[in-house]
Amino acid sequence: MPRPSQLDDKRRELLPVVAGVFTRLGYRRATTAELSEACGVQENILYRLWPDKKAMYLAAIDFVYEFSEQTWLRLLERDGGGASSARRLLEYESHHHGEFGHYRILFAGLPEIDDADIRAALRRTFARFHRFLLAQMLTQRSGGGGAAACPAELAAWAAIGLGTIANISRELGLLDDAQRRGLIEQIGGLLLSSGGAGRPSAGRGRRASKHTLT
Amino acid sequence: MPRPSQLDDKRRELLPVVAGVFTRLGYRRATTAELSEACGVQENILYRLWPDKKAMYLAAIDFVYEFSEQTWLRLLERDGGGASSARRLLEYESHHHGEFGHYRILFAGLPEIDDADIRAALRRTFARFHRFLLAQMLTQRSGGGGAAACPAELAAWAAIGLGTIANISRELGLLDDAQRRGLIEQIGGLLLSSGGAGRPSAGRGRRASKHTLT
DNA sequence: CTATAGAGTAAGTATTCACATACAGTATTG
DNA sequence: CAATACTGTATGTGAATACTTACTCTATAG
Repeated sequence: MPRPSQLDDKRRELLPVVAGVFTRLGYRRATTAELSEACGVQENILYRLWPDKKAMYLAAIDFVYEFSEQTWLRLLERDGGGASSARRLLEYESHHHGEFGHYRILFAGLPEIDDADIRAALRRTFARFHRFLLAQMLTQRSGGGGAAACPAELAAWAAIGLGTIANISRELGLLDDAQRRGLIEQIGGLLLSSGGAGRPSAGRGRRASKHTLT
Repeated sequence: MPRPSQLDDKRRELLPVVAGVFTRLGYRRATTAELSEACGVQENILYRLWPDKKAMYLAAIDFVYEFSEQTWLRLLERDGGGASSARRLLEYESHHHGEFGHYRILFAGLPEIDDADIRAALRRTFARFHRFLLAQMLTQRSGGGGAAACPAELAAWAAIGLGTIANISRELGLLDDAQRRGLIEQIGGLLLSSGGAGRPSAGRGRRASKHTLT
């Protein structure tokens, strides 16, 4: 028999490089020539690892979440000095949110959203972020007694929106580092204390749902 | 003298059509052939109205804000039954946010953000949205007495983030209409009562700024 | 050693697309 | 009317680029 396949290893090795190019150039402007050059291989090699450019991009999308999750899990493994996981994540993100720019990979997918594969990959990625954040917010709840109130799920979505606008404002130079930090800290704290905790969300939620129809 | 130029009229007439194509296809995939066909003219005509495809896109970006602003101003001109402008906008948006899909034009610009012109246009657009929302949130303040507290500006950014994630969740089918409505109502209400009003933001803001460094 | 198939190199290609050119029609002013 | 510049049509083109093909080299199994 001939030598065993090293395709899986090679994929793992090159994926961060590929993701880096998509981060820098987006989906359309990342040419296969650029991708292969950054990887230090010929284009052909990339086509043996992935069937086409779209597959490379789909792999990069998954990479975005997995990279974030790894970072967060590593953070939570460390000693937290008593603060809740959600608070520690918030603290961390207020200083490091978006520092690798991987969110650009997701931004690049939004204009391609009518492609079923890209849509599915983005959907999965946002859903995973939501699931992770929601879990963190729920563990911060007082006892864990009360049934899963609707607001926590919404607060988790709002937190993703907060991160998104923080990234956009970074890209556009609309907020500097300190302002972005304040944005994440203050609004993030607001979301945590309203959506995560059972206590204050009752009165506050009642007032906010003045217009609720359902 | 020959006939007077109708270029301005033509631009105004075709801009919504052009914006519609960019809404549907984004920046890269909107070909000049598609644009001209949608406008019912030859490509050449578009090149007499705008110097290149990018200029057409830049015009579409400005169109996004101006269209929204017109809609909102028309809404606020109507009788509001005593509710504050901010509340009425929130009510309206909870039902109609993103219904024209124009936000896709902005999404399409994010991967092109290293182009100085596109970046400037996006920056201007987001800044205009922020200015408008902030003004609405500030008019809702109790007397108008207290100095412009920092949280109101942040709350306005968070509101834009809320709208952004609402649009993303719409695109990805992550939230249905009712869920998106709840998201905008509840989190929007939270932002209004925290960032806009002087009263509750004091205690709440103090608590949220536990991590504030500056 | 040698046969096999994976790993790597170097071209080519078909297509798409932004933009250009060349030309015909028409409305307005003196 | 007649001259002018605007309005419109048809076709061309050169560059970019995703993907292919043909080929060589190399490591492993028997």
